[in-house]
Amino acid sequence: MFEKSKTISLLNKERLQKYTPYFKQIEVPAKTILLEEGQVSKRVYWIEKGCIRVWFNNDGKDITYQFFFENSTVASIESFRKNIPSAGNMEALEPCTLWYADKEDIEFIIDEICEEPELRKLFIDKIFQRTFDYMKYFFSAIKDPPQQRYLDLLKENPQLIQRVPQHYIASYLGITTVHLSRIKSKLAKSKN
Amino acid sequence: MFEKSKTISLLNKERLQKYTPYFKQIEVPAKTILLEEGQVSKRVYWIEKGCIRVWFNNDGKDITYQFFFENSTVASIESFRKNIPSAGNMEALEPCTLWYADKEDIEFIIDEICEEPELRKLFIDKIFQRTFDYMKYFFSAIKDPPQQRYLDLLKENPQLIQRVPQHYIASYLGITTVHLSRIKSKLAKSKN
DNA sequence: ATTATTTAATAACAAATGTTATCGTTCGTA
DNA sequence: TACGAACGATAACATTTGTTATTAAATAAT
Repeated sequence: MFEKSKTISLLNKERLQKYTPYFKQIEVPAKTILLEEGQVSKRVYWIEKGCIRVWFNNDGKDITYQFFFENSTVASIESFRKNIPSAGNMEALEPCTLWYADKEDIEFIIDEICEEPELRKLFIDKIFQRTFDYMKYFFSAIKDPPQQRYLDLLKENPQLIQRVPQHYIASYLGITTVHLSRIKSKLAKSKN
Repeated sequence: MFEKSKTISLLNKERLQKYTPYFKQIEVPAKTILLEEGQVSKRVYWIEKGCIRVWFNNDGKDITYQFFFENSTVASIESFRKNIPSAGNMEALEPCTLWYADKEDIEFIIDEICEEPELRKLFIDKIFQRTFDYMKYFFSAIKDPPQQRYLDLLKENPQLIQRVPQHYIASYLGITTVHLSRIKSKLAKSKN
């Protein structure tokens, strides 16, 4: 649903400069809801500073399914691409400096990129890579115990613990805060 | 890694006829390994008849991550796209009638499709849809208890139980055969 | 047909994880 | 500064899930 997209990194300097005018900068305080469940996503955000969490409601319980930090692009891509209500919410966990572009502009940029075989290949590769990433997450969820998944998460995002409240991490791992706390204390003990 | 691909469904009749010569038919007995961990995937298969399982080895334990039945296309796409050794195995669970095309041909076909904006859009949509599907699997794995995931799986593939040994289903759900057996008997009881 | 192999169910016990409650601590805000 | 809310650790107990072993049924191979 929400998705890290590195479209920008595909482009060379000139091309980047050509597209930057489409992006507008905004600053939002912590806890700002950037997109709410049910709304249709009309923007793609790029994080200059701060941290965003995406999550959906499952019978009253938060399920976090991704965290985003500096230099990532985030959007509710299923909603964005298919013009359907977003299943998830998008929330600033910290005060953020963001850049966003509107749907029409993004679509125009993508169309233009796809006209050039070279860039198109890179773009398609990126989409595939996205699929591979989620396959990996899925495999990990069915094969690795929570402790392993916690360690992997930390490896991917070392800053996670300092910046993200623990109950969000727990909901991402699919476990309770109590269990996560147990894992942490167990790990702390085994280190000493 | 392995992936259902509905590329074929994008094409109209003429186009389909143009591409069919690239596909060759083969028949394989049950338990045939079509691709082994470590090999680089060079083919895309389409299942006319039979059933295929894709899985990888995790410390001596099978982890099944997808089942494919009639009318689906299956390949180890990460290996295929990136020319890297496949992390997974691909195995016929039943005697199968398959059609396959080789990497060079598939790539040629995709390139040709991508030259036409109309078809390209459909192709890109399909890749995105793949991502959305795996996101869904990932969400389900972290939010739904095994019993729910079992019921969902049955709904998606009603023929699953009759055709696939239970320990493969269990490994797909990330649980033991004992636990799956308990779930089944519990469901059977609650129905009566 | 007979035998060996695979598959499925079940029981008994062990380990992992969830639930609820309590208690400090931290943090944002009045 | 003070207050309430959010956060994190921990304990006690309940539930879920895994492990190992046994048995019976189904399937494949000879």
